[in-house]
Amino acid sequence: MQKKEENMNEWFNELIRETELVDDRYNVKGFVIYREWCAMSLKKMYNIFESVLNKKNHMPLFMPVVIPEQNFYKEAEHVKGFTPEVFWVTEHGDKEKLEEKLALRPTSETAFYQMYSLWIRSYNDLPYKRYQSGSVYRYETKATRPFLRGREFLWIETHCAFRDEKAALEQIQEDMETTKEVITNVFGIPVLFLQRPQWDKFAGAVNTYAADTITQNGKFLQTATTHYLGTSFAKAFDVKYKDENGKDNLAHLTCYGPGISREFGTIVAIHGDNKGLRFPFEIAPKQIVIVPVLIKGKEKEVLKKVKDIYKKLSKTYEVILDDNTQKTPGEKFYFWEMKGVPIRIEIGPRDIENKKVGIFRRDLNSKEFILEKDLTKTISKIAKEFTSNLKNQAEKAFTENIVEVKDMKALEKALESNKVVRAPFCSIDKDGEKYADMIKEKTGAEIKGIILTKETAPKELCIASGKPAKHYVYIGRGY
RNA sequence: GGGGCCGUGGUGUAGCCCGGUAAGCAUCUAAGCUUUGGGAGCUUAAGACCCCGGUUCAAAUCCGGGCGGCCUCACCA
Repeated sequence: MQKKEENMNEWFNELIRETELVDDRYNVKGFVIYREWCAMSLKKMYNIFESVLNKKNHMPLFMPVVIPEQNFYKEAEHVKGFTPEVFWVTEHGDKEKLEEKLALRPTSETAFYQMYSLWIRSYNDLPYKRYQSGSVYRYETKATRPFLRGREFLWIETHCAFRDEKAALEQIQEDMETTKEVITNVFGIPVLFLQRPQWDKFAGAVNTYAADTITQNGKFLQTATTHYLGTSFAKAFDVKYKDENGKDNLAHLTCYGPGISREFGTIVAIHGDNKGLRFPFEIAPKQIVIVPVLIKGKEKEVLKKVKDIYKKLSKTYEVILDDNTQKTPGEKFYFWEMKGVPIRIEIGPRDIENKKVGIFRRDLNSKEFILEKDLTKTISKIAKEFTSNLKNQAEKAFTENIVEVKDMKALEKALESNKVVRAPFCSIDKDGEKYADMIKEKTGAEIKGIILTKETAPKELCIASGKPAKHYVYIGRGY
C-alpha cells in the first residue's frame, strides 16, 4: 500500500477503494455511491450535527430539490457566482420543454428565502432559524474526486433571519462555536476560523467566514462556511418584518453550510494512517470488534466467552463479533485495523485460563492484556480519551504545517516544502486583490483570509505590496 | 476548458513497442479438506481484452474516431 507521507493523494485514493467507503464506478461523472461502512458513519455525523443545531433552537425542514429559474435570478451577485455550476432541468417525458427551467439546487438560499417572505411577518417571528440536511448539485469541472469535490454532495445548510446586523453577527459566532463543538471536538479535526478576503466570498454575501483545516501535505481544506448576507437577499426576496412601530424592515440573513461528505473525506485524510482508516470513537461505524482465537478442541468455551462479552458490551457500544472460522486471527486484525474500528478485543483459550483479554486500540496502535474484570472500565476509559488522542495527533501536524514568513522569498520556500504560511499583508478588501493575484501567479497559492480572534496589526510591511500591512493573512494551496 | 498518461475477469496487473499458443499472475467469489495467538496451505469451479470503424489471411496488440478514468494547470461557496 502507498505510504501516506510519500504520496498523500494516491494513499487517499487507494484507501477509500480498499476500505469500500465509496464506489465511484457509477456511470455518471462526479456522482458516487457512499457505501455501507461510510454511510453508517455519515448518519452519525448528521445526527450529532442536527442535535447540536436543535439545541441551539434551529428547526429542521426539507426544501424541494428544484429551484425555478426566476428565483435564481433575483439576487444578481448570487446568479453571477453560481450560474456556471448549475444543472438545469429543462424537459419532461419525450423531450417536451418545461414552461420554466428548474435548477437542481446548488445551494438553497433562493428556495428558503422565497418562503421566508411568506413565513416571516413580524419581529416576534425573529430570530428565525431553520436548517435542512440533504444533497446539493454543482457542475464542477473535470477535477472531481470522491468526498472532497463531487457534483453531488451531502451537507447541512442553515438559514437564519434576524432583526439587525448585530443579532446576525452573533449567529455567525454561534455557528463557529457549533463548528468547534462538532468538527473539532467530535470529529477531531483542528480548524482555523478565517474571514475570507472580499474577492473570495460567497456569491451575494457581505462576508464569508470559513473553518479551514490543513492536511498533512500542507493544503487548506474548507470544512464549513458561514456567511453574513446582510439584506441583499431579503431585498431580492422581500423578506420583511414589522417592528414594534408597525414599520417594515428588511431581515438580516445568515447561512451556514457544514459539508458532511467533505468532512468525512477530511476525517479519512487527517486521521488515516498507513494501516488504514481511523474513526473518531463517536462516529465510528462500529466501535469495538471482538476477535476470538479459535484453537481446535477449545472453540466452545472461547465462543461462549466472546458471546457473553459481546452481549454485555452491546448494551453500551456498537460491537461486531467476528467469529468467521475461515480467516485466521491475524488476517482479521489487519482487516479491522484497516477499517478503522477504534477498539479490538482478542480472546483465546490462554486468556480464559489467565482471566485476561487482549485489547488493541487504534488511536495509539498499541495492544495490552488486561484482567477480564477490568474490561468495561478499561473500554470506557479508552472511549473517553480516544477522539482527543486523534485530535491531539492531528493538531500537532496542523500546527507544524503553519510557518510565519516576512517576505516573498520565505513564502516561496515555505510553500515549496508543503506548508501553509502566516504573513503580513496589506489588505483583504478590494485594494488587496491585485497583490493576491501577484502571489497566486508567482506561487500558485491563495490568500485564504484573516484569523478571527483579535490581533494587533503587524509592524512589518506587506510581503507583496511593500505597503504597511493591515493583517496577518493565511496563504496556501487548497483542495 | 488546456496539457500529460491510461483503458485486459469484481479488484490490481502481465502481454501491446515487434499482430498469430488455450490471454498469464495475484487477489476476490463459491465448494471441499486442513488450519487458526499478527496477512496459512492444498484441490476444484466461476469470471476479462471500453465502444464504433479501418488496415490485415489474422487485431488485446497497428491506425482513426468516440466514450470513460487518473494526474496536472485553470475554474470553483
